[in-house]
Amino acid sequence: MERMDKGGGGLSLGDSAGFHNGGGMDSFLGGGLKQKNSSMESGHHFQMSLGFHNEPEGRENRRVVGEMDFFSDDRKERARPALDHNAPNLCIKKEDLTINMGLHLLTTNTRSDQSTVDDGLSPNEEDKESKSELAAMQAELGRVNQENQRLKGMLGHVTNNYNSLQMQFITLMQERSRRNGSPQSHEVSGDQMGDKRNEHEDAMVPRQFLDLGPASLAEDASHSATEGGSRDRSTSPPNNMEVMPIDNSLKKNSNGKEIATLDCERTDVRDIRPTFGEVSPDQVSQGWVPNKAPKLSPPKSNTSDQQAQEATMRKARVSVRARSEAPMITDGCQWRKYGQKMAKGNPCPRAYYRCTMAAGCPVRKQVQRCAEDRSVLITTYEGNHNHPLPPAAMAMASTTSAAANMLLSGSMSSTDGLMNSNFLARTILPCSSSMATISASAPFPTVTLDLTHTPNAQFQRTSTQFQAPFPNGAPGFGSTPPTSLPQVFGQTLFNQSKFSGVQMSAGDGAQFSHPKPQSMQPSTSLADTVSAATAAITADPNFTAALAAAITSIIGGGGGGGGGSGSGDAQTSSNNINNTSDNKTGDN
DNA sequence: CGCATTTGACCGGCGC
DNA sequence: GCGCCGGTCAAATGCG
Repeated sequence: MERMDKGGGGLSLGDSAGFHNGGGMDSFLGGGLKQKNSSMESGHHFQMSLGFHNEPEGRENRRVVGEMDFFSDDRKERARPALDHNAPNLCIKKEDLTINMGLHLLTTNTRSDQSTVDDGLSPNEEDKESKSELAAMQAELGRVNQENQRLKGMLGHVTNNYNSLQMQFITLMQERSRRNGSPQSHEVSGDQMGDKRNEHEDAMVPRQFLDLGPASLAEDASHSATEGGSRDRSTSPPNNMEVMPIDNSLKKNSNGKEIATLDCERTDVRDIRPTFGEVSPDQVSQGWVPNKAPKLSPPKSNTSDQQAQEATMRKARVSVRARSEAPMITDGCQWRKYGQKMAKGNPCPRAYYRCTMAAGCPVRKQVQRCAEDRSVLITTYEGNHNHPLPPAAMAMASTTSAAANMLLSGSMSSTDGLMNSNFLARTILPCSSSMATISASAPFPTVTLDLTHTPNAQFQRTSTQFQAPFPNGAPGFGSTPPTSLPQVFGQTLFNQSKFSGVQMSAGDGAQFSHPKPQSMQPSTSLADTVSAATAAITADPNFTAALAAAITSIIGGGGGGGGGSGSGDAQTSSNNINNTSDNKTGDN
């Protein structure tokens, strides 16, 4: 099996303006309550590290939008500055909202410097005294613990409220924008996008609507095509690289299907054990389903529009671009070729495969070489596996599933779907410097993971491409996606985390869109489990940080644990596109 | 012989 | 309505 060359590259998820998570999310997961000073110095400082603010001293999050200081009820002392290093901070950073909660639980009655109190008591009395003190301190400790529990609850509340408000706000903006007669707010200058990056903290939401447009970085047209190779595109406006905008504009393939790409940082991938998985609830439940995605008809009403959207979403696809000399990337699954055709605009034939690991598995994939660069293999996955996956397949499946989830969740509301998707893209790869473009448009929203680019490639731009700014945070975005954004977000990263080295507890399967439980076996061979692509992705520190933050987020919200990877490794069929005759021009 | 691949035919969506 | 195109089917073929 070939492997992605030195995971050195991996996905560089870009600027890490987002999550501040030095790495420890355990504090959050484990309740986040740490007694920093057990010796009972003057004032007990219980450190509660929640969420994303978990980094080395001196690197405080300076974008504090809101602060809250919580103090012990029975000791309402003066508020201590939230950023006081001596006072543990509870900092939730979500997109543009940062809440610093200085947790300063004072214990003036239980100071440890009691030694200074010499009241001349006899040894026995002192002993008694100390015992009573001890008891008092223990009682105090118990109270403090309770209070911390309360605080945690409050924090959760605040977070929920924040998300809720954000959703409402978004909805409001959405309506307003429609009223103004500019439903398609995709066309925005790259400059706007750039500004957004810097200001999204203050008005992120509104901008999500207004700034979504083509902009910024786009990726090289030659790399943008995910299928067929046809890429008609117009030019894209100048962009601001620092923004990592999502390319909202969609390219259309020869089939008229809009496709966007998610361009991750490059890496020479020889063998990816990728993927699959996308979200197609229906397909999964129904087994193999012919690819006849309902076309979106002009929305006549919100409801009909939504229905159409929902139908559309089931056809989300995840495309992986990787350099590979092999005829087909090794993704850990078994495939059977059921067709091959010449696609317009690409001299290389496109092969169609379907998963044969289980009867009725609806997953299909298309393999085709990039017209511009034959060394690039484009593999597009569609559908969800309805069976347990081997470890080797889990990695990619997780990634693609997450990507699909992201995409689908964001494509909920018609015209806004795209916007949402972009937002989601940013969300999913918050700190990504890698190219990540998605398309949520009907009928086949597609997310493309481009593992062929060098970081600089991101600067290349294409017409309608529009990259995601990947702002820091995890958003509580949520219009009407099936799954709330946070969920999706967390889900994605969470899933990805499974192969990023982030330790998670088992049970992540449920997080997947995979309808059926994925009986994941404990990982026995990491090498087999981790796909090259995933490795590349997760190798990036920024990504890891974002991942950690996301995981923290989702877990905080009750997310499940991550499943390990199993053993077994399916082999892909020995299909060789190159061997197959190109004759199949069929109807072409 | 069984299974996987090949490949021409067929189907449906879309644009003109 | 027609042609184009992507996607799928299924008979024919190849291989172990």
